[in-house]
Amino acid sequence: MLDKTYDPAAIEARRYTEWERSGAFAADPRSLAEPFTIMIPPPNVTGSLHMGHALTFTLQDTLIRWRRMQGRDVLWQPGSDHAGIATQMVVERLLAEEQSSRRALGRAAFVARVWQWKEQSGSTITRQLRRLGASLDWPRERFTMDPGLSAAVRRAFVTLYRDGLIYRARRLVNWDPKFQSAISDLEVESHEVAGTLWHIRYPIEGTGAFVTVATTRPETMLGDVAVAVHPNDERYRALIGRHAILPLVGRRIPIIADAYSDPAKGTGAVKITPAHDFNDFKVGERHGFEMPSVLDREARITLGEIAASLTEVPGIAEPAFVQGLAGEDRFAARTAIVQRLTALGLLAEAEPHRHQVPHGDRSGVPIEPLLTWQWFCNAVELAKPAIAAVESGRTRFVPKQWENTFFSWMRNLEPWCISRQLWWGHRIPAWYGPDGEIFVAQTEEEAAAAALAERGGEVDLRRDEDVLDTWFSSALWPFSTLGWPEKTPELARYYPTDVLVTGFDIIFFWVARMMMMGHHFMQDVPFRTVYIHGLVRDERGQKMAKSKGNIIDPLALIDRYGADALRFAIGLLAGPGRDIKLGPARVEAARSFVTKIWNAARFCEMNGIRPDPAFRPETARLALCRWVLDAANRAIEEATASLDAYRFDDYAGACHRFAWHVFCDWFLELAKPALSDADRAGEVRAAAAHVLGILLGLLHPLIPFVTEELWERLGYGASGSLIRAPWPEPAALGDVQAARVELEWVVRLIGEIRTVRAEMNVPPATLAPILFKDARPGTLARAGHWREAIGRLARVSEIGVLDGEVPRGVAQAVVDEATVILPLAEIVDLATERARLDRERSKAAEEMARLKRKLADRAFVGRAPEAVVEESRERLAAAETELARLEAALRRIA
RNA sequence: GGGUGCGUAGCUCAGCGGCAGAGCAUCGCCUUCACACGGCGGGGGUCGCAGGUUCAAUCCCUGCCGCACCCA
Repeated sequence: MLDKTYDPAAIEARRYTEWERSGAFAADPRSLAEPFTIMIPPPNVTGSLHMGHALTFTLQDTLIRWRRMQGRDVLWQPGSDHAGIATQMVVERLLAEEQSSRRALGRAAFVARVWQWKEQSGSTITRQLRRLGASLDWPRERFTMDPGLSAAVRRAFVTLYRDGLIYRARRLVNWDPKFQSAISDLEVESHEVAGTLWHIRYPIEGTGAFVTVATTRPETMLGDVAVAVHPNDERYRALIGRHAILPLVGRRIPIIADAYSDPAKGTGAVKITPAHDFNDFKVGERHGFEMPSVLDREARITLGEIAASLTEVPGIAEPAFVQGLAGEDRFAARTAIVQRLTALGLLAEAEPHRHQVPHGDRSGVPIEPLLTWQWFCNAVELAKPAIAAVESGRTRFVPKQWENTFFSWMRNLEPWCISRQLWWGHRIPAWYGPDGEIFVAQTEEEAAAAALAERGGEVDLRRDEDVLDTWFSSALWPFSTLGWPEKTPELARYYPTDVLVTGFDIIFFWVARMMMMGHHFMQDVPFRTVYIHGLVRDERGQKMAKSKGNIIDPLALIDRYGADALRFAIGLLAGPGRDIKLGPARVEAARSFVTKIWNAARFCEMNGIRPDPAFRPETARLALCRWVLDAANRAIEEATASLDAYRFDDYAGACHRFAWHVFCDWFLELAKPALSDADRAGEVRAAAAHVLGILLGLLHPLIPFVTEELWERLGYGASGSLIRAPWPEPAALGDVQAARVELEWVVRLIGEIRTVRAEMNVPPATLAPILFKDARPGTLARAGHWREAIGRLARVSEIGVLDGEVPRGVAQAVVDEATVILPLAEIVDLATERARLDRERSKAAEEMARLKRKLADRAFVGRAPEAVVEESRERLAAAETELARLEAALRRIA
């Protein structure tokens, strides 16, 4: 027999192992069934399961299990990415603890060390996904650094290079001085910083006058090449074409007109440092300026490119001072320069200034724009087919409004810097000859062969030191995991995939880049639908963050409430386009639901309700059975339609309502008398078992553990077989109108009696008779038929008919044409009953008046659709009848 | 500054032209033979504000106020 409460810990691990061992999660490329594929956006190999993962994987697993039950050949592809910077950081931190470092180890040993770490710790998240119940096809697990996926990366790089879509260039990039690597725009976060706007006086050559420029970064002035003013700025018009002397440095720089200068900002005159500012870089390009760098890879002052221009100018420029700055950190240099300018009387003002400063999202240090040689991918070109695919609907976003986010990003792309100055990652397959010629090839042999052919002799080749952005390999994920560039059966069968499920914060990272690469290499979209879900927040709507200390660990919730409870809570809250506020209270409520299902099954077990394979729903005769089977049909339709529309909240809600408020609250309660009645028990048991089976099936995608356990324990199928059972289908019941009308009446009658008794404060232990007045014969027959259920659920001792006068001291309720009398002489307080009836009467009167007013409005009757007018007429008639009966009831006790 | 989304019961949210709903919380009654992680019943809303369209607006349109997020 089932225990009184469900204990998730006792069964979850066992059930999961059983599924996994039996191959229940496996895709079958030889199957004749239609495939259904989801690629998980590969989590970071350094990661551990957080609430965001719990959300996204619960939703994906729900879709996967549902489609699997629908008979699709399901592929849910697991794996992780190698997370270049993050992983390198983790291992470098370990080395630091051992008083070692990446450089001390050397590249080969360091990479070996990372692999060693990956083997030991890299599978944390995949273990944790099993706790959540995620039915991923584990034998197909992939890692972006696997040999196959690495070959795909090389092939993609070489192809794009030959297509002219990858090139090497010296450009300004976001440089992270801590990692000493370029990083992508997306890895840069702006933080508002309380800084200073320094106003610096630049002497104007040959005048004795000054032009004052404002800057937040005085240390970059060493690399200034011009001062820009707005062409329409009257204050400065006369200066255009003259030259300024760069303080400290002594270089002569032009004063130019450029609309980039904003007259309203600072002094209206702006210094131009093309090698250390993205906007200044553009100005420099426009005017053909030199672009001297004055900061090195560690963001320390370097003078190599300006040494020749250092010129002594008394009281203005001091080459010795500048030379003393070499090797200083950028912030130390800033302080020194400001001090020196102050001493020279060239600092006009130091104005407190809040401004946005770009920071590396992982290193946390301010980003330094730096001119370096990097590899770039022509994202603008690659984006075109991806944009067209969304425009044409070949890839569809759900909810649709995220297409705007996608478009606005995709239509404003910059070249994508794909090289990283790291050691952990896919090393760029480019080799350089002695004169810097570039040979891009998949292997060193090919590069050597190309060099030989071109040069006509052996040459020494040096491989590029850099690795590729992790996202370059992630972008290939939807096809590289399926074996590309080989033509595998998997690739032919599962690409394009059906849906990508992810959060909006990842649209740019995965969605956009997978679409670019998918189109270029597979000539088709990587996924037909992109389902975007919200973020998980805490109960108060705060974003979860370590710094806020409001992180909720999904594994702790699973330990405490069970994986099903966590999953159900997530499903119920996962409405479209909304963030999810999740706290323990939600999961606790979800656990109550899981327990409720458990107890409903326990009741069935105790009452001999076992699945009957011979039962055909369409042959059911009893109104109770036909009614619950009909309700089950509608629950199936609602659940299916909701999942089709990615409405996980509606799906969970429909199952919850049907299971709890229809099946448990009414069906099982009404079935209790029938279970001891030989004439009815057989059909009721069979129908109950049938409907419970439907419920287990409908709920399995969201709460797989408890449903699988009950499926076996109650005899629906072999151990571990629910995961493969067919998704419930509605039964052909024919005309169910009579059953619906009958059961609705029973529910309403019991409800009315319960309300009256509760308001009269009649304790449930007190049984009391009811008498029908003015009831039609059909109503009386029905009451007789349901007398046991009515007696039990409405605490009624006896059902009678009242022909004559209504005695004093009774309570009354109106149900359709009949008045139900509750003779509770010794209990009923007449004043209380009068007040209660009067409230009812007011409500009915109000409703009646409202409808009368509406129907008296000629505009309404004339212009509203006939059906709406007719409905109002019917409602008015009903309200009038009810009002009349309530007034009669009131007169009786006046 | 540009964009997106959201303001509906104490809380979390659904509904989005024709009777304002759910869950949780709250209050009352109940240890009724599946379940107190339960049962039954009740109370609680100028649907952010102001206009407009319409026979009819929580729903559509405009403006405003407030909140959140994304991009500069």
